[in-house]
Amino acid sequence: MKRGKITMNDVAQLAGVSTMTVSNVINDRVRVSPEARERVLAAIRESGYQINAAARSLRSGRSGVIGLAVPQVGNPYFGMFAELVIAEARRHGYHIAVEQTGAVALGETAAVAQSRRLQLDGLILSLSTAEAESSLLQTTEQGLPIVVLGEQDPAGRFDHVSAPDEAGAAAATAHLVDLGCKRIAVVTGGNLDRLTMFTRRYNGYRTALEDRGIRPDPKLRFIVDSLTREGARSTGHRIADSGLGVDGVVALNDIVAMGVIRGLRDRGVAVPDDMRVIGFDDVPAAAYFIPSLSTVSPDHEWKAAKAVELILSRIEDPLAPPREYTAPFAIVRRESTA
Amino acid sequence: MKRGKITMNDVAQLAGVSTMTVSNVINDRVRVSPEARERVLAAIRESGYQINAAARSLRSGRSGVIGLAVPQVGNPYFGMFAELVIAEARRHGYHIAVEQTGAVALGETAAVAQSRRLQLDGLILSLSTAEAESSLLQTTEQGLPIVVLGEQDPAGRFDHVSAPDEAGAAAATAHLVDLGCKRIAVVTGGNLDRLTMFTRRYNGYRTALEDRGIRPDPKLRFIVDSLTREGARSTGHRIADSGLGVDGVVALNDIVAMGVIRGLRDRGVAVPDDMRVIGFDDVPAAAYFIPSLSTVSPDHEWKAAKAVELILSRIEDPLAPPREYTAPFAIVRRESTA
DNA sequence: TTGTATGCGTTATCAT
DNA sequence: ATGATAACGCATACAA
Repeated sequence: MKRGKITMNDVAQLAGVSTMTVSNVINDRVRVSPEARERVLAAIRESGYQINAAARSLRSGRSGVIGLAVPQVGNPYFGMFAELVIAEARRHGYHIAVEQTGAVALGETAAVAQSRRLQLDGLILSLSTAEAESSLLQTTEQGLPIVVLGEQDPAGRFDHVSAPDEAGAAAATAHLVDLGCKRIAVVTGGNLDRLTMFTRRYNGYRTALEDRGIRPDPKLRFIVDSLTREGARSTGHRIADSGLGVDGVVALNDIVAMGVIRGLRDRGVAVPDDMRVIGFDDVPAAAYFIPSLSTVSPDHEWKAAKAVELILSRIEDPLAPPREYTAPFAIVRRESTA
Repeated sequence: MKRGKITMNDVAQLAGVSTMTVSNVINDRVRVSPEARERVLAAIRESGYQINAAARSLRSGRSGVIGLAVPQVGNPYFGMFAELVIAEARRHGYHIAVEQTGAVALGETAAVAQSRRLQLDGLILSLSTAEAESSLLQTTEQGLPIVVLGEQDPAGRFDHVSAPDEAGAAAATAHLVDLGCKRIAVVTGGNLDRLTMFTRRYNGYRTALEDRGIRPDPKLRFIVDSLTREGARSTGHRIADSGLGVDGVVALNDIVAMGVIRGLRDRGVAVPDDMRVIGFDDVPAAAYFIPSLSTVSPDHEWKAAKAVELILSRIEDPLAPPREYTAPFAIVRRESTA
């Protein structure tokens, strides 16, 4: 049991074979005689040898590590999603390195650059800004396989897995209509000019209303004060104080939904008695909130598995045409719309 | 703008200097003439050169990456903590790679092995099993700098940052006593034989009661059914159904506290009207829960900064004596103990 | 089946 | 201040 760094060469000497035989045993490459293999394995055990990832990566050009870049690891949705991706990648013999972009173009671009620096084999990028797009294009040209989640590349140049934004939001809205809500507000994000996740969920809301002969009232469209729990809470205050007779709220995601409910509660508005609220994502906390949160539940496992599948085939074949998938979903009815 | 891999050599040729000069410019090592530096920087920009981390790491023996191994990235506490550590490490020019151990010894040991494989410069390890200890010891001997969070190494052989478990739980309990609670239950984790986080928080509860002349009633000690939201919820059911006249609950952490409140609510027990509940950690969701959760709020920034500081000095000086720190805390009073 | 030579891209050392 | 050379540890290509 030697200390410090033991190299393949040390193992080879110990086993009385050449370095290549050790390498072959480790990588299970060519056929190695049972005796040689046994001696090598024994030498590895005995020496406590650990393969040097840097050297292997330098030589082979592959690291066995895939990056997962998310806006914030502390966000319940991305935290849960990261767990699933980590588990799925491990099943395929890959390791996930979690990056944090801060949901800004700069961070997303940096994650891409970082990925190349770190010799990642690919990057699963949860995109939230279209601004990062140009640098992405540049990057793929330089050969980093990328799978995009969330925001869509309008040009369709990347493999992409998206949430069922429109259909999910439409189903959520329909759920409220079916429950008899007459004045259904929507809480969405900032700029609705570009086709972002916000826009698509908002469009789902509109479509659902129009399909049922209800004219969407622009006054019932609330832009969340900021994409934080606090911003959602104060938006809840605004809804409560609006005097618009709101009796249902479609929130753009669960964090916002819970924040809004909290804000309503600050104003003495009870959910679901006075107002019904439905979210989007089905984060783990949703079922344990009080009231438990009705929500659009995309198939997270499916999404994670698809993202991993896509990045692996992209690594395999960089020139294949990009593929595009949308996760299936279900509406989960809980107390907040009871 | 060449495609594919541009090496330092390419940059050097482009700038009309040697590779070493490029290296020196990039690493800001020795004095380089302003003209040479300018030419090199221009060549880097023009070529889109990215340093090859594998090669650098192989040569220098350092990767600039520190591992952060946590039980689950999806856990709100660890997610939040990871965010802080990432930010702090970046300030020092280091990159964080988040690992997930699954809170099992096997995973924790694996994270350590993985860290060496991946040529991480150090590992901040949130330990939850004492079983991982032996392999840790072995590892440090082999030279991987480690800072341990959470579970304490009884032998005190590692740098360590812990939460104010005893003092925090004691203060939480005292808070309930001060509010007039007479039958204060505690919800804690499994095995109380070893000195784990559970044990220490439980001890804090006991001490606080005894200090105020209250004999801790063993019947009021509830072992959480499992360390999940669902386990906490069913523990809430048990407390509600116990007929023990519980009027206050000290929960071992916020996730458990919220789960318990949810379980109580399932049984029609209102918090804080019928029973007061206090948690531990002050996770981001705590302030937005309904009722908002009173809790022990350790200084998370402080903890993150300390962990990074410790790992950096450990990397700097592997032989320095281990240091031990406990985070300061405050009791945050919210609705759940109003 | 196994071994030898070579080079991946960078940096430490030494020389100029 | 800058350059030449070697070496980090592994795997590819080829030879034996």
